[in-house]
Amino acid sequence: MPQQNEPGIGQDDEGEARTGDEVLINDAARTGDDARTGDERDAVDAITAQWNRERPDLEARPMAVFGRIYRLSRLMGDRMEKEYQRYGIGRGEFDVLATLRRSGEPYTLSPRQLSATLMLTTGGMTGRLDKLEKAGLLERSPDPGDRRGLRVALTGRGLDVIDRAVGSGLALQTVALDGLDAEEAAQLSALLRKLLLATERTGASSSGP
Amino acid sequence: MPQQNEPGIGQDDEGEARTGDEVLINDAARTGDDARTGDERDAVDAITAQWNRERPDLEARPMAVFGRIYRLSRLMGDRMEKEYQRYGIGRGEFDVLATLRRSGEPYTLSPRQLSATLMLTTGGMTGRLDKLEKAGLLERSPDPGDRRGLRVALTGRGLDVIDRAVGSGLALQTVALDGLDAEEAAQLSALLRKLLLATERTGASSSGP
DNA sequence: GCTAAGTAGCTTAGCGCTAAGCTACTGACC
DNA sequence: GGTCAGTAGCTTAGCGCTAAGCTACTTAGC
Repeated sequence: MPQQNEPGIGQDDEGEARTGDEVLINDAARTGDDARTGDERDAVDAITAQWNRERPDLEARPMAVFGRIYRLSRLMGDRMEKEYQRYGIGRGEFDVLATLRRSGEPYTLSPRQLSATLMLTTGGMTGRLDKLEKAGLLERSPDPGDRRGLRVALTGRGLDVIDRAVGSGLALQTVALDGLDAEEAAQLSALLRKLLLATERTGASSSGP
Repeated sequence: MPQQNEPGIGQDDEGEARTGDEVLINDAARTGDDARTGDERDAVDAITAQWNRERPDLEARPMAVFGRIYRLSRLMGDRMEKEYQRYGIGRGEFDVLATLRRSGEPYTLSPRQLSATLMLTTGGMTGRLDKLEKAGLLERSPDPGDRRGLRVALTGRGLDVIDRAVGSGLALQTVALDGLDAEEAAQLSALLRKLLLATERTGASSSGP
């Protein structure tokens, strides 16, 4: 279905590959820093337990945080991709339509604004616009003020599709988040915001050319 | 550099596309549920503010959680990809080596175990193994017990590369997570575990032909 | 005015993935 | 012991992306 690839911690699923892991794995739930709110172990606990056994010199706690972030991103991403297919669009196309929709009337932006917002190269943008235009969900017209540029606008059908799609995508997220109570969800949102800001900051002072 | 695509909330960066958004955006920090720990707004706050203006009928809070998860995943993923390139491998190859490494001595698994663990099709796995074998980081040998199967083992160079790469990848994560104090990090880890388990659970009772 | 640098959008080559189909082999059933 | 569904790994076609290069146009400097 989708097409991904990803970093950090591997994916795990069924049985771990070797014999006698379970003991060590149960150790690790106690070793970890976060044996508090949750009483159930997840796949990431198993992975950090393996790392603790093989490389006890490493402090593996950050891996647990980013490993879960990665897995949640991929899990929900795949799930939403499948949902959007009911409207005949993929995740990439959804993002284009959603950006136009939330920009407000007259639901018009330039390809340049879209590719910058979606962190996409112009080549990738051209492809998405081609597909959406062929599907009749948006229209390209010349920018009257700049003959190099275009303006991309949602059609009536495009507006209809995105308004329904965004609702059912949000529903999926809402169901998943129902596993947390209101206070936990608010706490999680705030902690993620803080981590996001901190992560963006540390990246700025990084490598080179 | 990398090659991605993603769901849900779009990416934002510089200026929002329309005039007079700033007012509404500042509203939204108060409107949100999570104006508590963090005192600074992030890009996701701006996006949910736009949605609140355009579609006040939608409860956009879950979008803030999963939007941040998506952005963090992509941000750190890209950053780690760049780091791994210093060792001559990409994220996909890293994951293969890391899975072998943390399985413990003799650092040997079958392609089937690897592709299941990494949630990859066999075709994708073949490609990764080809590249790693050509680079001399692993070896394929026939499985003595099953003539259909192979066994994939880390070479000495492969063990060396992954042991250094995993350290510097972890260092990047550690730096990013330093934006949170120890208690916040533990809380975040626990909440993410709970959300991951809940999300996996809701997916099970979903669609399907 | 003219030129040079910058910008908008499109095109092409290459990459890594999925999905689907292939051969080779295994193991359970009669 | 012959059959036949199941499994392992590889191959191919197709997709969406990036990176790099293109033309057309705009804007700043002289």
